[in-house]
Amino acid sequence: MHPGRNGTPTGRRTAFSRPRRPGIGRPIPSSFRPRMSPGKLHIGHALNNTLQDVLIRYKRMDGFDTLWMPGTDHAGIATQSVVEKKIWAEEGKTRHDLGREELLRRIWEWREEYGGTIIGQLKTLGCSCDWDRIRFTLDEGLSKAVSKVFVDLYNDGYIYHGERLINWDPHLHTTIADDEVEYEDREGFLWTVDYPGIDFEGSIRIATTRPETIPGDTAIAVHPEEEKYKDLIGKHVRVPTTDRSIPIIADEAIERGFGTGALKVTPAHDQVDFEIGERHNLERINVFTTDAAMNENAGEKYVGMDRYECRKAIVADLEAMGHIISVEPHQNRVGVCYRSKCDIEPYLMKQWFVKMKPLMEEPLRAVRDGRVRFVPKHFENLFFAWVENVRDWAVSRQLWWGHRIPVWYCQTCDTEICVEEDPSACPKCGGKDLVQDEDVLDTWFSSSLWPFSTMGWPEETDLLKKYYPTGTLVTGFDIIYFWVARMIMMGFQFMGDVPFRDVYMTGLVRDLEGRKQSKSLGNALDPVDIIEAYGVDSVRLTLCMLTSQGKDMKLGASVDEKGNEIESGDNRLIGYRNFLNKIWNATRLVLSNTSAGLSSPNLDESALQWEDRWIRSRFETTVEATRKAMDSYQFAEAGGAIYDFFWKEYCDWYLELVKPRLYADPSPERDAAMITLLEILDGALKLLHPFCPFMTEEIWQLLNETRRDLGLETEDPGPSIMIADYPKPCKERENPELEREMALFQEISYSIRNLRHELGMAPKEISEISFRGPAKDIEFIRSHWPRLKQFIKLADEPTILDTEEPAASSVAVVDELSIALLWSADHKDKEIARLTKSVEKLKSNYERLQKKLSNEGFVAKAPPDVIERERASLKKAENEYMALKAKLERLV
RNA sequence: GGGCGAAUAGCUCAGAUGGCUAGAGCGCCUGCCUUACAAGCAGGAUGUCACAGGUUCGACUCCUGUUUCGCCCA
Repeated sequence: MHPGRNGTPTGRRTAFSRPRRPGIGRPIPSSFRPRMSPGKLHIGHALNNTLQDVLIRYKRMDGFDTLWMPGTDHAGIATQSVVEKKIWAEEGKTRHDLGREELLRRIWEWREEYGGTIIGQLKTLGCSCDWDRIRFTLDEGLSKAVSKVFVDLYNDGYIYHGERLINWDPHLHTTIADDEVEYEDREGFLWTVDYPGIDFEGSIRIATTRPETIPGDTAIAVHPEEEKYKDLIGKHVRVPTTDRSIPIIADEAIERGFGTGALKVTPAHDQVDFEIGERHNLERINVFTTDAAMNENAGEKYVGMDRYECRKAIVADLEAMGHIISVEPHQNRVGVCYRSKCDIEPYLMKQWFVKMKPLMEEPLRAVRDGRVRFVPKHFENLFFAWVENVRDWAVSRQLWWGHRIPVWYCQTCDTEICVEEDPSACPKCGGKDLVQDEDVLDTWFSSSLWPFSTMGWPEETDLLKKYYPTGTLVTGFDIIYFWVARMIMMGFQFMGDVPFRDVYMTGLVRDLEGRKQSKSLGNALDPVDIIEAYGVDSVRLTLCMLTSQGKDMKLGASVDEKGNEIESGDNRLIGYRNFLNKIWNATRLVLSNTSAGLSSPNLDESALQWEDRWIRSRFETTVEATRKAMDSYQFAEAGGAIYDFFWKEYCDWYLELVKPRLYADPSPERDAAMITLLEILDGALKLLHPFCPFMTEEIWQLLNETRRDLGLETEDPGPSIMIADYPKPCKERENPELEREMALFQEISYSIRNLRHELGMAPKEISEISFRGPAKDIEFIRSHWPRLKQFIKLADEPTILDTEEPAASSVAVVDELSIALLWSADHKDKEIARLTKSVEKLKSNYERLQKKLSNEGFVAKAPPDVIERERASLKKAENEYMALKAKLERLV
C-alpha cells in the first residue's frame, strides 16, 4: 500500500506548531536568516533549515529548552531592484520619478504580498521554529539596535566617513562590499603606450589594460631601483590625450618584470594606484560618471561615451597619433557584482566604513582557542585567511530600502551629527537646518546583529539572559565572511561574548553534473517541486543522508512541471522514499495484528522470547549509535543507523520471527510479541522523528490509539511525538550473547537459501536437510528449529549426522557446522562447479590469514584484541576451507 | 601565484583517531504477485580504493611527490 501521495502521509497538524515543554537542560537556541528575496525557498535553504530543524527537534525531545527564532532580512539590493524593475515594467517609472517615500511604500506593499512566502515554505518543510517570534531586520526593535550599534561604533571611532575607492555597480547604482565582488577572467589586451617627455629627451612607455583611464592619470611610477628609469625620476611627461603634464615618481609597489616596468597612475580608478597616490600626495581625477560613462574630466571629445566605447575611441586616437607601440592579448580579471553581474568600477566616493582590524581581534582569538567551533574544522582556515587580510568594511549603500544612516549634517555650520534619534537642532551652532545622510546601511550590517537584536537588545530582556549565547548556527560556508565572521565580531563588541558555540557548515547543493545551481543555468531545483514529487519527509531524510561534514552534494530530480518523475532522477531520493513506504507498511502489519487484543495489559517479562530480547538489544545499540552521531553532527550516520535497524532488523528478521505468535491463540507469549512490536516501533519512530517529522507524527498518533485500545497506556504519551522523550540508552537490555546467536541463526539461513538458489532447487526438490557439528550448535538448531524452518521453508525435521554427508548432497559450512541439502535429483555437475569456486575463495582467505598470523612482527606488535580476532577468523576459515575441500574431493 | 578540498562498484556517495574478506542506495543478472510492503521478497555479479614512492607488523586511511577536477583568495 502506498500511503497518501508518494509515501508521505499528510500528518501536518502538529508537526510545525511548537508545543512548549519545560526545559531541564542547557538552552539550545539557534538562529537562521533566510533571505527574503527572491521570496522563494531554494534548495540550499531547504538543506540548512532541515539540518537546523533536525538538531532542534533532537534537542527538544531530549529535554532541552530550545529556541529557534525565525525571520528574514530585508535583502536591500535584491529587493529594491526587484521592485524597481517591476515598476519600470508596469509604469515606465524610475525610483527618482517616484521619490523616496513612494518607492519605500511600494516595497513595503510588495513585501506584504510576497514576504510571507518563504515563511510558508519553511512551514511546509516542517521547520519547528518559534513561529510566534518571527523577526524582520526592518522591525522597530531591530532597527533600533542597528542605530545604536552604528552610533556606538561611531563614537568609539570604529566608523568613519572617508573618500575611498569603493566597488561601484554602475547598473544598480550602489556600492557593494569587497566580498560581494566576484572575479572573472576575460580575454583582453595589453597596450603599450608612449608618453612623450616634457623636460627630457624622448619618452617613457607604459603598459595598460585600461586606456580609457588615461585622462585620469596623475603620475607615472617606476621602481626606484630600475636602472633604465633612474635618471627620469622627477621629470615630467605629457598625457597623450590631454596634454597635461604629470611627474615620474618612484614607488616600491611597481612590479619590475611586468610590461615596460613603468606604470601609469590613476588614483581615482585603481586600488593600487590609489595607494600610490596616497603615498605621493597625487591628485585624484575621476573621469567616469556613476553610469560608467566618461565625464567632463575625460576631455570634450570623450564626454558621454560608455567606458568600453571610450576605450576603443582612445586606442584609435592614440594609434593615429602614433602613441601605441604594441598590442598584445592579455587575460585580465574583471570584478563583477555578485548580484547584477555588471562590471564593477573602482570609484572614488565618500562612504561609511567600519574599521575591521581591531574589531576582529577577539573573534580571531575566539576561533583559535575554540570558543567558537567550526564544524568541520577546516573551514576555520577560510575564516583565518579572511581575517588576516581584512579591509575596512564599506557599509553605506546608495539605496533607499534599508536602515538609513543615522547621521545628519548641519547646513549652517557643517557639523556631522551621529545620534540615534532625529536631532532637532545642531548641538554646536543650534541651527535647525539639518539634512540626513541619504544612504542606507548594508543589509549584512543588520544581519550581523541578528543573534541579539532579535532577542530585544539593547534592552536587557529575559530572552537575552536565558538564550545568549546561542548554541548552534547552521549555514552555508559561502557566507562565512558576509555573515558568520561579522556576527562573531558584533557579538563580542556588544554582548561581550560569542553569538554561538558551534557553526555547522553545509556544503553547496549541486546538480547531477556537479555544477552550482543557478537561475541562469536553469538547473536550480525548486524544493517545492521535489517535495511535491517525493514527499517532505523523503526530501528531508535525503538531504540529511547526503550531508557529510560540509561537503558539497549532488542532487537531481527529474520531474516534470506536474511533479511526476520522468526518469530515474535521483536514486537516493527514491531510496529514502521507499524506506518511508516500508515503514508505513510495517506499521500496517503491526497495528492490524495487535488490534486483536491482549490477554493481559501487563507485560510478563518471563514470556519474552529469544527474538524479543534480541530486537530489544539491537534497539539499544541503535539508540547509542544514533545519539553518538547526532551529538557530533553526523547526520548521515545517524539516519543510516535508524534505516538499517528498521529495515534490516526490525522488518527483515523480527517481524518475520514474531508472525507465528501473532497468528496463534492468545497467550502471554503472544502478548509479549505484541507489546515488543509496539514498543520498538514507538522507539524507532522517536529516533526518526527529527528527520521525518510528518510521517512519524502520523504513525505515532495511530500507534497511541492502538495502545489505548489495548489498555496498554501506563502514562500519558503527550500530545505530540515532537515533545516525547528521545530514546535513552538502556544498557541492561543489551545482550551480546543473543546477538551472536542471531548471527549464527542468520548465517545458517543465508547458507541454505544460497545453496538452494545456486543449484536452482525448488523447495520441494529437497527431501532432507542434515546437520553435523559440535553439540552446542546442534542443540541450538534443535531448539530454534521451528523458527529456522520458517525462514528456509524446508523439511519437517532436521537429520543430525555423525558421519560424513551422503554424496548426493550440497554442503555449506558455518565454522564447525556442516549443513547438507540432500538431492532428490542429480546436481553433481553443478555442485562440483559451485564447490570449486567456493573452495578457491575460502582457500585464499585461509592463506591470507595464515600468512598474517605467521608474521612475527604482527604477533609481536599488534594489539592483543586484534590478534585474537584474527586467530578466531583463521580457525573459522580453516574449518570451512577444509570441510568444503574434503567434500569436493569426495565428489570428483 | 597562494591556500583548501576531492579522486573508492556502471551511477551517486559512505568509510572519525591505521586493524574483520572495503560498504550503502540506485542500476544490472536470476528466481518469486510467499495473506505489511513488486516503491516489495530471496539470491547473485561488479573494485589495481587516481598514479609513484615512503613510514608501519599492517595503509582506502598517515607522509612526500605526480596527474586530473572543483572551490576560495591574490
